Amino acid sequence: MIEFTDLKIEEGQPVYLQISRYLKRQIASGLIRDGDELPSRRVLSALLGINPNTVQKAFRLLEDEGLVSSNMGAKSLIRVTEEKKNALKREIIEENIGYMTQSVKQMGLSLDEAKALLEKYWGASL
Amino acid sequence: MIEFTDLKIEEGQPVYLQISRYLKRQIASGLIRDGDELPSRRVLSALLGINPNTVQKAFRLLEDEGLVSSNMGAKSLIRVTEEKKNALKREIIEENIGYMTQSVKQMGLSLDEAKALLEKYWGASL
DNA sequence: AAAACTGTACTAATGATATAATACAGTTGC
DNA sequence: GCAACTGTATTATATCATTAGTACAGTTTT
Repeated sequence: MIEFTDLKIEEGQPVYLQISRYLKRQIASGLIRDGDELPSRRVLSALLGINPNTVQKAFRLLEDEGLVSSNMGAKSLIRVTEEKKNALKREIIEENIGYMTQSVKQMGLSLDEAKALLEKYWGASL
Repeated sequence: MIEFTDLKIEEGQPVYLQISRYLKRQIASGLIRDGDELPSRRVLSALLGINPNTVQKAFRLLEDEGLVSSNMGAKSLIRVTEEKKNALKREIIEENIGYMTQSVKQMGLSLDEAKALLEKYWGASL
């Protein structure tokens, strides 16, 4: 059963996207594997303090992308192959580093300064 | 007059926030300075292909943060001191590197791998 | 078999975002 | 002074995200 212990819902972006992105990252990093059981819509919504419909929307999104399979009455399951996992990983990394690089470069930082900052924040983040 | 040539409005996030974030980045990087004139609400909205009210919302947000001054009938102006500029810069960099670090770390990458990727994308981005 | 769980569907209400159209008051440029 | 531009305000409308409540069909557990 997937725990969702380290998912904190924040403001500023749709909650259903936060949930689906969280699961994608967990899948890409290998912390969640093929066949793993998801908590029910009701249970997860209670855990996160949100509406069951919002969880449903997140799960439905992942189902449409082939990462989750849902069956009437039974628990929903993670569905992921090695290829899908690697594709996800590449996608997420490019998204993050690409965006961050562009932004920091626009701030006028040099590559070395960016590396130094990366090192600094690497130690600070959990 | 500020040009907004390299601002491309995208989906997925509020347009008025994209505008205000763009201006904040330009201010933080020094490309926009104190006293610079903003285009009128009508002109900028036509340029970006959006509604004047949306531009007004973005400008109002910056006005509330003390970065823009608006006067009835006259052009709105950028208002920024050296301290505000440096605070903005720090804020933007921390936001980006912090978020990216957390995400890439969750992917299971090492610090050295992250640095190598940063270097790779540094050359690739414009 | 029955109770408790599961996924799914639907309606209704609210708030944020965005567009459209219009109006008015003040400034600028000729 | 006057036209053309500015900022500002208002009303109406549409869509999306989210919550709330309810209902039903299927599976699991006992």
